[in-house]
Amino acid sequence: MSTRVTCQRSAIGEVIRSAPGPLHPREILNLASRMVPTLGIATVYRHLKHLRESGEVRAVGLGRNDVRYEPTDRGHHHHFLCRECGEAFDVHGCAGGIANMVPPGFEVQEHELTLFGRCGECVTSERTAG
Amino acid sequence: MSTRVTCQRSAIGEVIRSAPGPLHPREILNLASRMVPTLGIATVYRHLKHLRESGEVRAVGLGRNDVRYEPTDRGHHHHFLCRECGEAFDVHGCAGGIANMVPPGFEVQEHELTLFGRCGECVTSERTAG
DNA sequence: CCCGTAATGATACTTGATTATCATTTCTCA
DNA sequence: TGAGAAATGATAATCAAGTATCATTACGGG
Repeated sequence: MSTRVTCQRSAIGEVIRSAPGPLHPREILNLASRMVPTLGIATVYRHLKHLRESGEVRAVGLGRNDVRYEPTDRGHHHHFLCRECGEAFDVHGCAGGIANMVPPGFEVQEHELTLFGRCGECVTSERTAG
Repeated sequence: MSTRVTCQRSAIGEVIRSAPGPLHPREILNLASRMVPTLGIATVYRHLKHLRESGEVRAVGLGRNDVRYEPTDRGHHHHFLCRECGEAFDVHGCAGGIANMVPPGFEVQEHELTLFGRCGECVTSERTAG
């Protein structure tokens, strides 16, 4: 058998599934460590690799040098990246009029939209007003 | 004087300015090497650093693990990344309705849109029909 | 045209992300 | 329950991007 059910595996899956947006490997480690304190980063990468190969998870790049992982079953959506706390959130809905942005002859297959700003929590704890 | 006009400097600037979209350091090296065959990658990075610090050039990230450099004076635009040849192109025009994609309480400062597909040249040299 | 200094290029180094290794642990099924 | 194999965790290895070093080259003012 090649896929045993271990607590590490289920913790990592659970963390990715319940996140409000794509996660860094480090974030996955931190969150899953609450359930499995001995969890190591190698195991996180191992499962990420399996999950990607099985098509359950995919990598997305927000900004430069920023690779995060998300479940593939969330349908078409985009991302919001909070510049204050660094957390990423899925956003739904999609900007229109994309097809006519490209030069004639180009073929558009997909698009990725990332919004940058401050998330609700960071806006609320308004440090500029403190 | 801290900024001599060398042929390397002008070649690098020229290459970045005349590109149809943001370039990798490697691409900059390759293109500028046509004008200055002895050019080294260290010089490319040195000038990229200066150009970023002086605000003439900025880094953009398209997809995962992909950092490219573009002039800052091109106004608001987005990017198209050809999956076949790997070249990036600026696209003008901008998708609307972005503000109401985010949850209430979030503050949007900027957005980046990347289109993926095949560029005109790759579509024309249609290898699927060959 | 010459000199001093900034720029250059080769390369070693650093850094961070990811992967491989390997001894140990722990599922699973008999 | 016990054996065997897969999974784990610590850490070494790898890899690529970018930076620092340093001897050499080449602008450009005099």
